[in-house]
Amino acid sequence: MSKAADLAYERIRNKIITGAYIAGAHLKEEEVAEEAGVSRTPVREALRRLDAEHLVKFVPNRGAYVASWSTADIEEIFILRAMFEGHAAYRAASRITPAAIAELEVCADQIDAQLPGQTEPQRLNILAANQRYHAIVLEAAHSERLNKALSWLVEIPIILRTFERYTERDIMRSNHHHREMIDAFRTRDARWAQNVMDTHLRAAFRRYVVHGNGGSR
Amino acid sequence: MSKAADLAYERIRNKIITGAYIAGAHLKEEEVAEEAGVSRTPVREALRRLDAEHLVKFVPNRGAYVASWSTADIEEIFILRAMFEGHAAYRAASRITPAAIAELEVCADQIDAQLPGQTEPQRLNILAANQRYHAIVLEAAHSERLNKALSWLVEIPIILRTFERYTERDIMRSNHHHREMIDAFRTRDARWAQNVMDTHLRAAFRRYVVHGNGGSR
DNA sequence: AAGATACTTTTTGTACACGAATGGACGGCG
DNA sequence: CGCCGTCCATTCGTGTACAAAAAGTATCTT
Repeated sequence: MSKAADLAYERIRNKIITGAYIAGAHLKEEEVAEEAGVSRTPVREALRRLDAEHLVKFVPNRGAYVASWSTADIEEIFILRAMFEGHAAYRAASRITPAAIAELEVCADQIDAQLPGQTEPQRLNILAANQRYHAIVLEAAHSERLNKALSWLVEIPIILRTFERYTERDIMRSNHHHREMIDAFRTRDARWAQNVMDTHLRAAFRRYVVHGNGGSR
Repeated sequence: MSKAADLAYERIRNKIITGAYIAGAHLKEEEVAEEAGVSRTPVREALRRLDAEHLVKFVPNRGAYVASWSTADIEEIFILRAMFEGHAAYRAASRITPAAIAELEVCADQIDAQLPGQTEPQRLNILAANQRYHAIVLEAAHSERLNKALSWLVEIPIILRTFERYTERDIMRSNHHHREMIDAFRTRDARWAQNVMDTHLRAAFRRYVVHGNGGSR
């Protein structure tokens, strides 16, 4: 791909996801360009892409602002994500390879292995393994369309931070879902896989909501 | 919005949807810029947006090509669209205003009124009324997210051309769905509305498939 | 004659500069 | 003292020029 535009894209995206750019902040093209070490042109392109992914919001003659979400937005996002990833699991059931299933199992094992301690690096490992798990399922669904559609539902700061609220028990249940889904894949039961995924995400949503929202917007 | 970029966007989009730019064609920035009467910069932006909507496809150092779809793609698109618009109908059921319902009824009436003749302008009127109907439902769902998500599922040349295969009987059934959905909205039965919409789109998909595909890709 | 290589051409990618629009501040007027 | 209009600064929007990358072509070599 093109060098500068992708560089800018990655940098901005990271800063948004990690929270270095806070929600609602005004991303001035020149400023961002300097930080990324490129000119305004590729920055504009990157911002446009992020706009398409809903990570930033454009106001006509005033530029880009990093997106913020209301509680209603979050609910909508979770529902859509459950629909999409449920569908992805459905498709994956008939397409996933034994190798990919083995990888899923590795992820589940890693999560269990990191469970007892609850130190910060352990939690990061769990988060990473979880994301890998979902990425593998999505990959196995074999639909570029689903992939792109989900990219702007999954990588949202607030959702990523949902994990912070997970207790050890929540993680155990979550990983139980992971393993059940693997069984569904093994038996090629698409509907089973879909329902487990839906349950999985609905549980995540409730964990988010029950604590009250982060108070955004 | 910005003038030139949106102009370019609209023009290119129209040419793709109407078929003036055929699938797989290489959209050279300079060429397109001249046709739209603007410079390359806004054209680039427009192409990027169309890429996000899957109407064109980017190859790294070779520019934009208008997208083409395999039969499997089309099936996937219809399924996703049924999911999305079904969800839109579900949300709309609890949010739609009496005024919007009245508008839906107008659309349905117009379709019936244009039915007998089957001349070309009549069919175009029916197509327009149908699109308006779906737009109203989407609008009533009150989710910017759904709106954007559907934009790259609905306005696809091949899908638009599905209508060309509709017989008078197909149109009657389609409009029957429309009216049933209105009843569902009136009674605020979200699940009913969702199911009717799903049925509606599934029928459309079968009409598309039963004729064999257009042979693209 | 066929293949490979270097060159030319075409097209994209990036930088920069100028013009346009918007928001905020200052000052005048009621 | 408060409100409204004008001016100014900042930032986006667009056009243009230049650099880099790839495809196509012609020539040279084997």
